[in-house]
Amino acid sequence: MAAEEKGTKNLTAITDIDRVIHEPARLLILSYLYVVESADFLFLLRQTNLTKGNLSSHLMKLEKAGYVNIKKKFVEKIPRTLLSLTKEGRKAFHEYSQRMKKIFKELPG
Amino acid sequence: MAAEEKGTKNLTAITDIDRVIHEPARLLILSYLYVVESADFLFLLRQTNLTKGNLSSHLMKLEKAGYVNIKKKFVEKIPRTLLSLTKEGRKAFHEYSQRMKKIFKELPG
DNA sequence: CAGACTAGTTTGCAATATAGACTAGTATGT
DNA sequence: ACATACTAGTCTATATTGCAAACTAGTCTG
Repeated sequence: MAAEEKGTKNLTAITDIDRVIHEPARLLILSYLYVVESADFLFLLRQTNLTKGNLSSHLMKLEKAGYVNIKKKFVEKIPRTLLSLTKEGRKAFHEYSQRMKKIFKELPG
Repeated sequence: MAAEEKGTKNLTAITDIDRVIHEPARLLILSYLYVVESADFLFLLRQTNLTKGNLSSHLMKLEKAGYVNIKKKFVEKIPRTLLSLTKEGRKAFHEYSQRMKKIFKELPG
């Protein structure tokens, strides 16, 4: 390896960061979904402190990316939206996590 | 600690992520500056593969945040822009790095 | 049946990121 | 001498986001 690449060989990985996951609000959402397997809209709303509109649009973006399943059902006449990670979403999150770990591990900070 | 907080105690840290540094393009720029101490515009341009306009605006944002020093000088009649981390920038980057490490270390991904 | 609450979506706005056009000058080829 | 190409950026325009307030639709309660 060339001398000028020392300590920077991992930096190219930064370019390939998954932007869908990288956004803090979505990283937060995904972190919860990764842990609890399934959650409803209001649970996420309370945990994340996002506004409803904001949470809604982030979830739609995650759904569009194929990372999250949005299932709507009724529980005693009250609508409930259930969120869960898709297989893809779980994989993408794991990969993102690995990538970030690697980036910061190799950085001299 | 309450049971429902298991595995999620670190997630609040996500909310406080420094957005200036978090943006991949700037993370990349800062990573280089962190390693090499000082670099000129064209070096960063080549290393990062950003366009000139894009690099310029990111640098301005970093300068505005107080993270980067922009010094312009002439080298044999040719203008050269030298970039370096400020003390603050170095500290912020280090803190960001630590925070991210912690987040991903405690995440079950 | 009026008011308040649940559960979200739609809309509008402000900030960002990105690329392309533009400026200003230098070196090189003919 | 003049044009072409290169260095070194900045400025401007646009497209995409992230975010919050307003709105929809229906349910519960006094």
